[in-house]
Amino acid sequence: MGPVTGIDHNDDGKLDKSSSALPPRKQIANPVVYKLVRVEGDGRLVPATDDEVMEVEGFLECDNSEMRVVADNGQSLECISIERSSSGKLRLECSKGTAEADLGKLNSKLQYIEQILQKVKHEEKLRLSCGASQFSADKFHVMDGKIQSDPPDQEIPSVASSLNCTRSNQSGSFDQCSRPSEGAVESGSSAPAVYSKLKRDFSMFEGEICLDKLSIRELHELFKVTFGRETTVKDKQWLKRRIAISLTNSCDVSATTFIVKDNKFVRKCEDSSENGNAEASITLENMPAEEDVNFKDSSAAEDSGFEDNLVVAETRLGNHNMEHKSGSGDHQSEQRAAKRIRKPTKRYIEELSENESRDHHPRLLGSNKNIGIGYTKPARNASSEMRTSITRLDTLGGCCIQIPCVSRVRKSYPRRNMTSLMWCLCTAAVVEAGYIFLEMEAAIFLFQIFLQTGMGEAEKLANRVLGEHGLHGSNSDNKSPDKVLKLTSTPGKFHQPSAPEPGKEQCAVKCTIEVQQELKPKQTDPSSRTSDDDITTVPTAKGGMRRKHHRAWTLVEVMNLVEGVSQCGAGRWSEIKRLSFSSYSYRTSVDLKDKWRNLLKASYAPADDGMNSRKHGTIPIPESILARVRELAEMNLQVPPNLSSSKLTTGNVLVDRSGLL
DNA sequence: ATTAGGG
DNA sequence: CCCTAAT
Repeated sequence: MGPVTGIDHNDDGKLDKSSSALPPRKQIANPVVYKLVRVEGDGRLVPATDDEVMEVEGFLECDNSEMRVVADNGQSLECISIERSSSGKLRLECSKGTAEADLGKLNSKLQYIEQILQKVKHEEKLRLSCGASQFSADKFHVMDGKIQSDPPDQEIPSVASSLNCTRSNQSGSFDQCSRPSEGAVESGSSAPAVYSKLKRDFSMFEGEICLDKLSIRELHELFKVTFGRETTVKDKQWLKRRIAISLTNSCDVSATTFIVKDNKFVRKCEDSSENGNAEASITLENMPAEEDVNFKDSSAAEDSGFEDNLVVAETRLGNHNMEHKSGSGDHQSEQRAAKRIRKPTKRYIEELSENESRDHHPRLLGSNKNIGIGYTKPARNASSEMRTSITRLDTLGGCCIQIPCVSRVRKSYPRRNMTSLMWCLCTAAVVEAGYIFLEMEAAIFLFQIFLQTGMGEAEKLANRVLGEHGLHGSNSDNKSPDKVLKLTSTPGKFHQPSAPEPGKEQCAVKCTIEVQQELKPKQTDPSSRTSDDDITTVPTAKGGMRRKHHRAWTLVEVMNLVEGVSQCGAGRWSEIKRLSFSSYSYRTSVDLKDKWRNLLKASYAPADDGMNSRKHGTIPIPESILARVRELAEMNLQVPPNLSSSKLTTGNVLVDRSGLL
């Protein structure tokens, strides 16, 4: 955890460079003091080591030249700490400020924000129709304009005072704020006034600190400056939060959420809420590398793709509306805002996606569509009470592959590129309780291979993946219970009814090859485990127990079936089940029979073109498989399943052909 | 208990 | 997939 650094150096002491390098704008009564500290995981601040100081030093230097943000800040603030969290983000905190510094700080901040806004603007242009993007843009310009109007120095002091706070700890309590100077915030409309207000905004931005000390009126001023409109809200808390958040958001360059947040920056915040405000911490990603920041931002935005776009659009509309409302809207948001407590940034995305999945949010499906894979509605596992996991049944190559909903993951990496495909493939499949969980990309990848090279390759690939885990269905003759899956795709959780519900399924399938701690216990023996629980049974009127939801057939399952038939011959379902489906307890011999029947039907049905969509929404069964099915069927005809003979004959010939296993 | 078929 | 009749 590397709570790495907090910067805290003395102007005269360690880092004179940054401070001296920049010409003092004004005479500073109080020397600027920097202190480098390390922020521990628990939030404690510990004096930084020399190394860390050095490191930061470089950072600041860089900043000075490239991005004045940090540097300027540093200068302007008496105490500024930059902590780098484990995530690698830098957090800017300011404790004390001096009058003179403010100007510089403001400007730099502004520039920074400006860049971001421009970036956003640009991106928006690309994606949204012209009209939409104007808002933020306008907003920005306004702000910019204000900033530009060079403010008289006089105002500064007041600001400085407002900034004059000390942050006691990371938790964010800034108790010792000095009272902002009275006149500081003039409601006056004069340029100076505006400027001061603006400044104040940013000071807040630095660390929502001093807001507490501001009067409601002052807060209103800030609000006005920040949002470009008046507010009638009297709730101090709310005002403070609003302001702080807007500023904060404007500065958060971190993830895909940025755009949205930015939009809210001024608007969404107002209206509602849900979002972005979550992260209140000011996180600046690697300030020094301005380019990087931008780049990342943009890429992230693009990656976010579909869903995010929608969000943006929505936000937009909402904003417009809000803009014209005044009081009522604010009050509403006020209420909501009051309840809301900033959520940790890191969790933001997760929560979002969580909600999406919970709500069966359409967008989720939309994203799937983008991938061009047939899908079925997200299906909830039978015993929903027991487990919250949601599974998406995707049909692949005519066979269904159960894929855990991975909305979360989706947001974290580019939708489709070979890298990710491969990556996912690595992380891919896990057979759990007879189920195969494939990451979407992995599935696609397999399928593509399937289409291109036919069964063989895909099969091999799949088998290899499965085989590595000793989970292959056909040889399922029973892997030792301790077979530990190495590729994790957090599978177990999804279809493990019996398994202790982990709470929420972690979709993040990283290519991490790690031992499955979680799986171990549960998956000891698939067959045994699944036998009872996985089959969600439901009492029927008659009193019998009847299976509930269908279990989509996996590509692998189908392959196994075919293989089994080729070996044992059609009709010997129990035998086949024993050989090839021992691990799939939920597939009964009858199921196998039924499936085979279906396969046959499919194989004889209108000779479909390669990309037939037998059933819209589902991906056709690969011709290679169908062909094989046909073949087997014919063989069966020729050699009526007289247990004795058919077995051998069919088996040998066909096996070779498939080249499976 | 398994199969074959219809629904 | 379920249900059942037929083995």
